[in-house]
Amino acid sequence: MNDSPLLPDTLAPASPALAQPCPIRDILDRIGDQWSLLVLLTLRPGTRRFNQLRREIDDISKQMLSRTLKQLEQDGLVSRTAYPEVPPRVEYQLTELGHSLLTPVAALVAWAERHQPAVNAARERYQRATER
Amino acid sequence: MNDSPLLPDTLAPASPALAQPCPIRDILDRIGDQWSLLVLLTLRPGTRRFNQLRREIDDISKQMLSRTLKQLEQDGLVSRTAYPEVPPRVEYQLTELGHSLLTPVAALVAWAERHQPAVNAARERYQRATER
DNA sequence: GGGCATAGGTCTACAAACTGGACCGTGAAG
DNA sequence: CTTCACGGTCCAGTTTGTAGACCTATGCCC
Repeated sequence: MNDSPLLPDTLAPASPALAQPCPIRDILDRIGDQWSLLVLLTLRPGTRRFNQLRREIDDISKQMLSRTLKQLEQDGLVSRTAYPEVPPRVEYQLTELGHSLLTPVAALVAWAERHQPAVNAARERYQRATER
Repeated sequence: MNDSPLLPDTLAPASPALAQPCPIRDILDRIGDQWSLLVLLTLRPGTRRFNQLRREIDDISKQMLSRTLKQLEQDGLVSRTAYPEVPPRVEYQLTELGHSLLTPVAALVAWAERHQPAVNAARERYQRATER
């Protein structure tokens, strides 16, 4: 399937780096799910409770927050502590691993802040170009 | 199709901490959509054609690839060049902005590679803990 | 005692997003 | 003449996410 007689691709063939059983893919799938990064960033300042997170992120549904936290806990990025009190209290905080992830994530956030004007300009340019 | 130029995007109303006028949210929503990062990484070695990308990423649907590329182009991260030949040829490549984004992304990928064992260990630990 | 609030979820309909395959037009290969 | 390939788009069906009701168990107020 991959060898086409006419295909003039003088470029490098498929890179094996991003194939299926690839750790990058695996981790990227986790942190690239829209909410995970946001939850991690929200936990950066310190311990948070469930509804506190929900209020801070604001447009995440209970179910997604619950699911996201479960995954993050599963991946060892967040720790969960439930106190068997009667109005239940559950606290989430970053593990050391979670903190270590925030270093590259912070770089990403810095990029976002820095290049936001460029992105916005590109968007406007694109819109003007496609309008006519 | 009918696109009104005044159509507001689908961002939700007010949110406290990582609120709306927050570029982090905005950019994170783009790069956190599972495919964008993967496409950018695949374009890193050089120019790629549409189906070439599709083959390299392999489990992305045509529609999502098309949509993702359109967004990336819109955000000024990728440039698109269509040659009016008869078997149509369209080439995509990273812009300078796109390349600049890959720096922090590379840091993230490095983290993923480095900490993959820790994450896997955490997953196994979690599974054993919840199984009983 | 009865009613309500509170915290952390889960469950359930419903809506939005994504998928895989058909399809398009044109030219070249078999 | 049929088949294939290019870069998409369109449609139907499946998966994923949402909002909101509901649950448990206690303490507070009246």
